[in-house]
Amino acid sequence: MAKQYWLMKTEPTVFSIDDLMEVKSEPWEGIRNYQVRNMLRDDLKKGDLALCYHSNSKPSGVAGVMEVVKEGYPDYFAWDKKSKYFDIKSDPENPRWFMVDVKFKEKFSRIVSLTELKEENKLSEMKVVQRGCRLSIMKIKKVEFDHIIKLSKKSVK
DNA sequence: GCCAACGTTGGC
DNA sequence: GCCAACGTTGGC
Repeated sequence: MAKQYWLMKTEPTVFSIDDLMEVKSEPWEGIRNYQVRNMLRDDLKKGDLALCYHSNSKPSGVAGVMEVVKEGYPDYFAWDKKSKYFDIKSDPENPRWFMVDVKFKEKFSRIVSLTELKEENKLSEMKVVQRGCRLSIMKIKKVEFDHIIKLSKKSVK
């Protein structure tokens, strides 16, 4: 199957591209949204590439690239009473939440900010630039992915 | 820290 | 199954 491309949001105060660089790979835990859950469970495939997007940040924007190294499996943090992601309604027999593992690929030499993304006509269809989008993982097109990589290499004006 | 937008919950 | 209340997200 052809490689797919994603954009995954994270709050850098919780987990950033730098943290990922240090640990090399990491379970992408704590997703508690059904639409995103379905993508994690069914759509993200090993070898897919994902942009790491820093939200609630200064500035918010794309910080680097990650690769999916383990496909959807149950989010066991939901069964851990001590975890902030504990969910009493998730039953180990019939898990409600899923996650994938991602691996560090690349940290951009600069953040490609949301403002910048919005200025690009080619990226106007991407959900992340549309207002009120609260999906923390979204599928993007190869051309969009490539375009953002290109932007990241461009020096800032 | 504010607040708009959106998702989820729960009473009916 | 509707919808108001509430919680969360995330840009600013």
